[in-house]
Amino acid sequence: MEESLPQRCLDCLVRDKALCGSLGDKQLLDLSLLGRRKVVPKGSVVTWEGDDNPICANIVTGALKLQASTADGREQTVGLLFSGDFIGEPFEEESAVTAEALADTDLCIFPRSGFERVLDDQPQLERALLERTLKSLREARERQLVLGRKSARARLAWFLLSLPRGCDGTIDLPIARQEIADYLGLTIETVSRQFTDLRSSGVIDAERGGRRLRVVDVTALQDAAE
Amino acid sequence: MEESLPQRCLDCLVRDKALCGSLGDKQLLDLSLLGRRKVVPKGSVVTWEGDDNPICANIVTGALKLQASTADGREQTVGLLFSGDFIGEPFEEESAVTAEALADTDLCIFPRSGFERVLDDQPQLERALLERTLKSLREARERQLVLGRKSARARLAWFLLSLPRGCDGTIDLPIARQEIADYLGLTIETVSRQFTDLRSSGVIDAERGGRRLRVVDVTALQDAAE
DNA sequence: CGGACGCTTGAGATCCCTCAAATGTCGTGG
DNA sequence: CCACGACATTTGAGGGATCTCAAGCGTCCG
Repeated sequence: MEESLPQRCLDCLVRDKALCGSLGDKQLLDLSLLGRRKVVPKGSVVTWEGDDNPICANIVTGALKLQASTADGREQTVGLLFSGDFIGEPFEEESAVTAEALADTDLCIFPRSGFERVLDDQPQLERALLERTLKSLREARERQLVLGRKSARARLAWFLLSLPRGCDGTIDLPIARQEIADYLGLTIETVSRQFTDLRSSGVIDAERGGRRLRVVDVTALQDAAE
Repeated sequence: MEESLPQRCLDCLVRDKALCGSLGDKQLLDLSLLGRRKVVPKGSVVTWEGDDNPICANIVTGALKLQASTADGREQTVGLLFSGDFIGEPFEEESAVTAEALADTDLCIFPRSGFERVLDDQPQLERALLERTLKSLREARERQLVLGRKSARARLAWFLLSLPRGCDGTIDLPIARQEIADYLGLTIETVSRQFTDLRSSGVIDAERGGRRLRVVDVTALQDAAE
């Protein structure tokens, strides 16, 4: 009788989108034995900066932010992760960032040491992780440009353009104003003022304080992002 | 008669420090056949942002900066690379950054496609590249914190602390004031003023305008870096 | 000697932050 | 159904850090 994948893998919503998509059914077996599903509630912390780094995980549903902070408590979000994304730092004893759930988040968690052993055995998994890491690095470099050189207006426009946009231009903001501020290296007040400016200049259409907006003038938004 | 490594590999100054250090003599053979040494003069560009991405390379001696730029020409240095570091973006058709030599730089260059084939065959090489990429990502995240949340003073202090320091506290700056400014998301004037302030408050000792300085009070510099 | 270059210094402007208060929304409980 | 508080967001006023523009200084090199 052949061993088979657990039901959670067969049913997995992100089987193809996540790292696992690089593996066939047989190859996935080892990894599947390590994984366990866990829902972490909004606001809870998955890994703490400077602490042990015991896990890696795939995000099934939900969202996480990766935070770095200064000694006096200012925070900078250094990455946003969504459904299908991978979180974790293989080969590192200590976590370099704090990972916090932005919403109730369903994770498929692997012990880091076990995950590393599967990397040893499954070159396709390692390749997929390498490609994802390279992509994360490119994105982190782009954010350095944004944080180092762009105005508040341009940062917000850049952020809005990075979000999935419906065909009618609708955007559902995945995060609150304060979290946008933490991501863009600004204060919440500045973010709010920039929203107001974009609204009153007709670039976007939105309710005051709302999480849903519509991009009216994409070209103007793209210009603003410079 | 056995094939053997080319003389440039046998003599290589960074054989152990660079990516190649992950490979034994036999395993290095394939890669060594691809590599060729090239000295690129200070100021010349190795890859252009948005252009073809034909090469990967190890830095033997010298230094490179990785630049991203806005449409209107403002520049942000998103990485500094030195002897032993790897440069290149495997699996990418288009380069995301401009790589420019900060000094006359001796590279060991591989065609990207050939390098990718060796990655397919040499798991140790791929592992070493993965670990380096993860390290670069951590560093890029730390720079996001610096760029998003730290004052000019703290940025410069952080930069100085990141440089190799002799036992008497001596630092030889590898780059000019303008390049420091590009790296720290500041202007050259602000960088210069911060140097002056650090000097007049006795934290560092340096000649006006000089490339060599001495850290007098490490603790004060560490405090300033917050 | 003269010019180019890199760095520093100064003055003023600007953008964003800080502090403070008002507004709006939502859920809870009376 | 309404009062209330908690919370997120907006708005306002003022200040400060950094940028911009301009000039000066020192060194190196032809």
